[in-house]
Amino acid sequence: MIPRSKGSGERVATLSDVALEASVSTATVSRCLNSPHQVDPSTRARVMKAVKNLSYTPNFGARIMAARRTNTVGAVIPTIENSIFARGIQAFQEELNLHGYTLLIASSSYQADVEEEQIRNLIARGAEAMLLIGYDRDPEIYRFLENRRLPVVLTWAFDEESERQSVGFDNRQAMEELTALVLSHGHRRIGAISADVKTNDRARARVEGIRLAMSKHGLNQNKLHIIETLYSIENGAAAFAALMRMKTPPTVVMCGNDVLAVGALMKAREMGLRVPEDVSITGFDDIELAEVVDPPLTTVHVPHRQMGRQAARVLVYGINNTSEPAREKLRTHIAERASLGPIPA
Amino acid sequence: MIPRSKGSGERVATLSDVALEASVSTATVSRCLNSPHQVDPSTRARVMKAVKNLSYTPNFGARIMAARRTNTVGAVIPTIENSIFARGIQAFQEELNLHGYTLLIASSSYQADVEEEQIRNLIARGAEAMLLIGYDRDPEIYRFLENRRLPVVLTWAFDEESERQSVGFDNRQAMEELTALVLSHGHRRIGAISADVKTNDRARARVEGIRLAMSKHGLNQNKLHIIETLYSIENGAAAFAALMRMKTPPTVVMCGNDVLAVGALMKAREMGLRVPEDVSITGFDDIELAEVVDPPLTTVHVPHRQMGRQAARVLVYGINNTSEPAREKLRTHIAERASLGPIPA
DNA sequence: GAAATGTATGTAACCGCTTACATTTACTCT
DNA sequence: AGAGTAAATGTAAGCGGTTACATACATTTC
Repeated sequence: MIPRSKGSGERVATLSDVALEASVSTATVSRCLNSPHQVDPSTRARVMKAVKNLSYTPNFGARIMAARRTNTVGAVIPTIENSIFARGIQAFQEELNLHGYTLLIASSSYQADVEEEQIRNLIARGAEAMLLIGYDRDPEIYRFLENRRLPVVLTWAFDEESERQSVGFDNRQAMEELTALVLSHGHRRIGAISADVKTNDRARARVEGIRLAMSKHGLNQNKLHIIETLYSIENGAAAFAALMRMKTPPTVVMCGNDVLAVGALMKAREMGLRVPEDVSITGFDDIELAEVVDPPLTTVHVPHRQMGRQAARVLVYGINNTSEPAREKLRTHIAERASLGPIPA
Repeated sequence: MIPRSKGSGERVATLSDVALEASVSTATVSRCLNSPHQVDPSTRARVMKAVKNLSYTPNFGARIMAARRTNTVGAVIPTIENSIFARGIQAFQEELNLHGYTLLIASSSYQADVEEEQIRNLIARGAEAMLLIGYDRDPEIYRFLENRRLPVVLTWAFDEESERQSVGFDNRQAMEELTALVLSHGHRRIGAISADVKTNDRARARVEGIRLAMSKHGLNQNKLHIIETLYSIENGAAAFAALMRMKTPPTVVMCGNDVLAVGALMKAREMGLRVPEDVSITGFDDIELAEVVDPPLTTVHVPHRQMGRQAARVLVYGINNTSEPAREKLRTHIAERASLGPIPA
C-alpha cells in the first residue's frame, strides 16, 4: 500500500473532493480555476468557497500531464552566490512574468555534469524553453535539446560563428577594447586573473581579447602572466598577491570579472599598495560592487537588464513559433573609473 | 485536437516509446531508471541505449502523480537581486542535496500576495516542505500550510513567543546590542534607515531594538529619526542624504541592512563627509559587501550558512516525521569595523 | 524428478487534472 | 407553441509514469 500522505494518514484535497463539496462535476471546478468566465457566478462562488475550505491547490504534475503546457521557462546559471547573474536574471524573470511565464532557476556551480542534470531536471518539471549561459557544453546536450525541440537561448556571450540562438555580447572584443585602453595608459607588464579557460568560454574569450590587443600593439605575449582560479573575492585576493610577489610584478592586473577585481583591490590595500598609483586594477561586468569599492573599478559595462529582457522575448516567441531563430549581439562599453591609471613613475 | 508538441508536430519520447524501442514493457524501463539492480544487466544496457537514442527524459508531472513523492523542497525569498539571502540559501541547498533533495526557489519581491502565490506555485510543483523568511504573513497562509501538513521552517528571524518551526536569530536583540555599542561611543542623535516596518517583521524588530537600547539608556525617542525605504544601494544613499540635510543631523546612521549602509557610505563620500570622523554608519547582516567597502562596515554578523544548513535538516527530518518540531535560536555577534567611531568633536 | 524458491519481466490499475463532446436548461424568434 | 440557439454543466478519455500483483523461467533442495 502506498502511503497517502506525509503525516497522519490524511490526504490532500483533490479536484474531485472540491467537486463533491460544491456539488458539481470536476470539469466545472477545473473551469472555475482556469476560465472562470465560462461558469455561472453563483456556481463559481460555491466552488471557490469549497476550494478555500479544503485548502485545495492544483497538482501541477497532473496539470502538466493533462494540459501539456506549463507556462514555465527554465534557466541554469553557474552560481547564485555572487551577483554576476542577478541583475540579468531578474530582468529575464520580469519580462517572462509580463508574458505570463514563470521562471525556474537552477545553478550548476560551474560544473558541466551538474548543468546537464539541472537541464534535465528543469525539462522534467515542464520547462518549455531554456536560458543557458555561454556556448561551451557537451554536444550531446545540444542534441538532446534539439530532439526535444525546446527553444534555447544562450546568453552572456555571443559567437558570430555559431548558429545557435543567442542574446549576448562579444567577450573577446570587449576585453580587447579594455586592454587597448590599458595599453594606452602605458602599461606593458600585464597580470591577469581568470576563471578556468578550458571549461569557461567567456573566460577564454576574455583572455583571448587581452592577447589580441597585445599582439596588435606588437607586444610579446610573455609579458602576460595569467593565474586561473574560481570566481570569488578570496581567490582574487590570493591571485593578486601571487602576481605581485613576482620578481618583476605587473603594473596592471586585469581581472576576469568584478568579483576577482574586488578581491585584488582588497589585497592591494592590505599590502599597502595604492591603486592606481602603485598598481592598476580592472574588472569585467560592472556589477553593483564595482562602483561601490574605493577606488571604483574601471571595468566593462555589460547591459545585463537588456540582455535578460531580450532573452525572455526570444524564448516566448520561440515557444509560440512566432519568430525566426534570433541572434542578437549587444554592445558593451568601458566604464572608466579610478582604479586604472598611468604606470607608476 | 490538442497540439502534441511545440514545433513541427513531433512528440517527445515517452516511457512506452523507449519500451517499444528496447522491446520490453514500460515497467522494465521504469525499473531501469529507478532501481537498476532489479533488472538484468543486458536488458538494462538495451534500455539505456534506447533512452539515449530517443533523448528520453522522464516527465516529472507523471512521476509526481504516480510516485507521490518528488524529493523537492521549496523556498520563497523576498529577493534574489541583492545578496542578503544568497549565502544562507546556498548552504540550505547544499545540505538538501546531501540528503537527496532538490531545491526550488521563488522570489516574492517583498510582496505578500506574490509570496502567497509563489508558495502555492511551489507546492503545486511538488514541494514537500518549505522555507520561508520571517513570521509576518496572512494567517490564512499558515492555515493552508497546516491543512496540507507541509513541514515549514521560518528563518532569518526568531520569535520566542511563536510555536512555529524556526531556525533564526533575534533581530531585536541583535540590534539592541549594536545600538548599545553605538551609544557607548557617545552618540545620542541617531538616524535610522529601515525597510517598511509595517510589512517586514525583521525590519520592525530591528527598529524596536534601537528604541529598546535607547530607552534603557534613558534616552528620549525623539532623538531618533527613521526613514523607511526599500532595500537598495540607491535608496540607502537617498535616505542618508535626507537625514544629513536635517537642521541637526544625526552623528550616526544605523541602517537596516548592509545594502542600505553601503548606499549611505557612498553618499557620504559624495557629500564629502568622512566616515567615521564626520558621521558613523552601521549595517546589518555582514554580507560580503560589508568588508569590502571603505571604511569596512560595523555590522551585525549573522550566521547565514549555519542557519541554512540547520533549516535544511529541520525540513528533511520533518518530511520523514523523524523529529519533534524544531525551534532553534542562533547567536549573532557584532562585527566591529571602522565605520563606527566616536562622535565628532 | 517434483516441489520449492528466487529472479526477471509483463499486465494493468491508478495518480489528479483538462477538455472534446454530449447533455440539459433557458431564452429568443417566427 | 415549436424550433433554434446559446449558455452552463456533466461525462469520460486520456496525459506518462509507478508499482502491486501475476506470470514465466531458471535454479536449488530433498
